[in-house]
Amino acid sequence: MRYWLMKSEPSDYSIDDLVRDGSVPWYGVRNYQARNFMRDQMQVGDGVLFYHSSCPQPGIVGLAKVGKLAYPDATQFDPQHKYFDPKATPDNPRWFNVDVHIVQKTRLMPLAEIRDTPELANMRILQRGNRLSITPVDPDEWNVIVARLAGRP
DNA sequence: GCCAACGTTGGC
DNA sequence: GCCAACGTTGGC
Repeated sequence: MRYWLMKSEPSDYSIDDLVRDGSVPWYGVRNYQARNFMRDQMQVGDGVLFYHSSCPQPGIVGLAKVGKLAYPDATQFDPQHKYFDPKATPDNPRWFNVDVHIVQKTRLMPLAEIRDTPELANMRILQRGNRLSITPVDPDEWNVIVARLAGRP
C-alpha cells in the first residue's frame, strides 16, 4: 500500500468532475517518471491526494484511490487527440494510466498550509522546480494530511 | 505575463 | 555522448 499525490489543473479536470464521474482514467501523462510510478508501482487501493495546480488556489482538494492497475493510455493511439503519440503502437504502447476513484472531496488545503506544516517540509511538491505531476507521499505525511483534512490539526 | 526549473529533442 | 535550443510546468 503506497500513497501518491496527483496534480490536475481544475480547468482540465477538477475534484468536482471526479465527484461527478466517480472514477476516471488518468490519461495524458507524458513524462516517463510519472508514467513509471503508475505502470510499475501503483496498486489497487493505493491512496491518492488530489491536487489542483495552475489555478488561483493551488492545493489538496480531495482524497482518492487507485481503482485499476495501469493499462495503455488510449489517447496515445488517437490521431485526433492532443495526446496522440505517433511513436506509440498498440503492440508497443509507450504511455499508461491507472484509474482514479473518488473517496471524498475535502476542504482546500492550500499550498501555503502544506508549506507551513513542519511535518510536511520534505514533500516533493514543495521543492524548487518540482514539476512532476505524480509524486510519492510518505505514510507519515499522508497521515498528517488526512488528520488535518478531518479537522484534527 | 513573468520567470525559474526541468525534460526532451536533435545536430554534431 | 554532448549540449544548446526549445517547450512545458506552475507559482506568483
